[in-house]
Amino acid sequence: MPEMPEVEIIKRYLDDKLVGKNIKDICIKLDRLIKYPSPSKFERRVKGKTISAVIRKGKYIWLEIDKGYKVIFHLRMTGALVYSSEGEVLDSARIVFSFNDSSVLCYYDTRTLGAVYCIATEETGVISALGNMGAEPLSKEFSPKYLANILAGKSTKIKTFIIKQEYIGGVGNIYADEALFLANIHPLRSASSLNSKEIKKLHKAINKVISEGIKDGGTTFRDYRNGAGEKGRHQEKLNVYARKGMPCTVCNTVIEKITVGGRGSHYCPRCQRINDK
DNA sequence: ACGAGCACCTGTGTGC
DNA sequence: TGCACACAGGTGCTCG
Repeated sequence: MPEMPEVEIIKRYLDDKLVGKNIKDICIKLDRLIKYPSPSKFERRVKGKTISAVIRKGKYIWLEIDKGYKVIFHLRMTGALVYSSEGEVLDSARIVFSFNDSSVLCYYDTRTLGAVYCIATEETGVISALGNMGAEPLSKEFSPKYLANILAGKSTKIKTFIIKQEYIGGVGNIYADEALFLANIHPLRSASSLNSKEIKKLHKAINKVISEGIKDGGTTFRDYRNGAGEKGRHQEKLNVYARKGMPCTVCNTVIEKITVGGRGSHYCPRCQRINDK
């Protein structure tokens, strides 16, 4: 579900609430969400530890705990991390972390596609996608030059390219469609076909949609909730995503939806012409 | 090396 | 109303 802006919002909230808390107990209601190590080992590693920081990288978010362990979450499509100072736990909670002061952190996940790990310092290879992640939008490393370098020679369609985490960390389907709209680039263009002007425009557009997404508290299309269980507001500002059949906010042309790399892709056929040069 | 297709899941909206 | 089907903020696998 969440892309980088949504995970960042959760991270900021949880960092404020969880640092210094001791994990008194853990209740795993769905074993298969624990990808590493086994659920019983996971429990042994986590129980009794104190949280020193909450970190995000791309769409991953984790708790730093004692002895160099990290409790890492990937929320996939419908995962949510909700903190409650009152100790509120809904029936739908999949994993519950209880703290020494009776507050709780619940992991919710309707579709149960998420992934949870407890990784020791030396076990970095367990999640290869974390190590192979490309530069993140808004980072210093993510420059127009970086983008130009990784686009060069790639025949992949630009839409597919943007959401590949090994190239750009954190961008998902919504923000990719929105960035391509702002940059006036058709999603089916090949990555290597972009000229330097378009690359600069796309770089700027990606940074813009991601930073505005964060500013608006994320995009709630259906399931996304922040660390307090509330919706985001950025869905009100989307130009193309989920707007099939509606008028373009710039030119009034009807927004179209096609499938690119297996993902629904929304664009304005006038603002994003395939032959634009 | 890359893309297509599918698998993993549940819930919701649509059309008949 | 009910049923079948398509589709959903993601990723990782197999296969050609």
